[in-house]
Amino acid sequence: MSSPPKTPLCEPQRPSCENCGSKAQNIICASNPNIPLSLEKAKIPCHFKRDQIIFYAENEPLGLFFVQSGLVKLEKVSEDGSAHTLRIMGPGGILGYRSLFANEPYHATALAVDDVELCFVPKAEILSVFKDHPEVALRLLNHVAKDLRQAEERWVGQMDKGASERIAEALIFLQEHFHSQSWTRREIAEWAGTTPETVMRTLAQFEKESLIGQSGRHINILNKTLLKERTCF
Amino acid sequence: MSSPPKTPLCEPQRPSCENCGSKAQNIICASNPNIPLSLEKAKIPCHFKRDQIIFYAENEPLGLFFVQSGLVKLEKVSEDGSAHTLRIMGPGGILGYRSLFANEPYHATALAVDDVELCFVPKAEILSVFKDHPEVALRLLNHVAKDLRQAEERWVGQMDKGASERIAEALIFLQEHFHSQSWTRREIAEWAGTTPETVMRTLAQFEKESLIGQSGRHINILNKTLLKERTCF
DNA sequence: CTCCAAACATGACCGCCGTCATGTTTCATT
DNA sequence: AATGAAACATGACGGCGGTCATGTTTGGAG
Repeated sequence: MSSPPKTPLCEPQRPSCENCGSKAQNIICASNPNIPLSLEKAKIPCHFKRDQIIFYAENEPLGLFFVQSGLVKLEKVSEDGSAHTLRIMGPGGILGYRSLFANEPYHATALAVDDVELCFVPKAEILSVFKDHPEVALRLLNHVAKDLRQAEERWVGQMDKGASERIAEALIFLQEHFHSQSWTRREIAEWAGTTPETVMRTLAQFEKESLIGQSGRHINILNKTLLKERTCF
Repeated sequence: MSSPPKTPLCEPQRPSCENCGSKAQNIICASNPNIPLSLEKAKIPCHFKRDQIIFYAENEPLGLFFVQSGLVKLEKVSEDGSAHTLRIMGPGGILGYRSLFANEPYHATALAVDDVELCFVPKAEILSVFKDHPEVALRLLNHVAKDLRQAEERWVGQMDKGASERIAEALIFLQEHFHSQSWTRREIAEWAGTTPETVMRTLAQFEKESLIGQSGRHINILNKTLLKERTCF
């Protein structure tokens, strides 16, 4: 029973993404060269700064977001207030598809990790793409099926592994996939399913073992192989 | 690095499911009345007894299973040996779709909860259905997107809630959805993400509070409302 | 009915890690 | 450079629940 949130609408900017397919090809546009053309006129560019909300959990999806630049994370806060990062999308990624295709309200909140440029495409346009290009549905089915595996694997991983192992995996994952971003202790904790305090203690331990180096707030992975093999104590 | 498992093949029985669509309509056959006819000749009926393996994690999917009767569960055992029940399918459900559509090996093991009748349809037949009936892909996309929400919700639920709350939810879920089955303490634990011992202690506590009744091995929910509101201590 | 393995049940122990409290460092802003 | 808030860091404490050990009950097979 949370208070009804207000959807922050994309304020339309100058339509500056006429050739957006060229910078970061997303899964839908990549399916058929005609699709980018048909979506072109329907696209609404919008951008968000760090920590701004793109959509709130519980609201109805009105369309699909295409990530042009920056990082977006989907997070779910449980009843006791702790936040969990479910997925992170970068350039070329899409956002809001699960709810749209399940025909359900959003079940998580999307927010900008850093400065983000998106393009919003209304639901009706997406559905017309399905009509004209049936193969798109199969590509998306493939994509969501992979999401489901990742979710189930992280789920059982977080249930059984110790905190230090989860943190080691988080460090490696975030560095390999989203290297550009500098992550806070809290963000690492929300990805690894633990608390900032435990992250810090574990980082100190990893540094003592020369697995990582910490210079100020920056974390440097020194021995990825050993870090990967690190099992929980 | 587990030893390479051997796929138990469906031993073909007499083809006794000519009108299987009538008993439990699955999501694919329900999409279009012509589909059951086209799948009819490709179907291979097979059945399994309690605890028999339908497929093993790591193996490649060769097609899709349609559940005719009985219950099937998907379980994933983590490195430390503990098992987690990811999903349960009953009559009308389908099995093996995530891996097939993601084009990945199975990441979990499927086994019969009780005696189960299935129909196996080879991958090629399924793909030809997609060609003839593009709307099927959208239905499946909808289905997998809902699976993804359920996985992510159980995931964060199991991370943050106390054991007793998770067990209360497990009791309600298993009773509401799969009422016929009598679940063991271990099965409840594997659904709730805990151990049989904790399940038993918690059940004893619930009984003391008159939320449930235990007669022998059978569990009777006496006050579902109170049980649902039960939060972790 | 007899038997036996599996499931059920309960108690003791204890370690991981979440919580709280307190202090320090970093860094953006002016 | 001064300032203040947010992030970083560290210690103490304690409880939830996992693990192990031991004993009891159940229910199916012969």
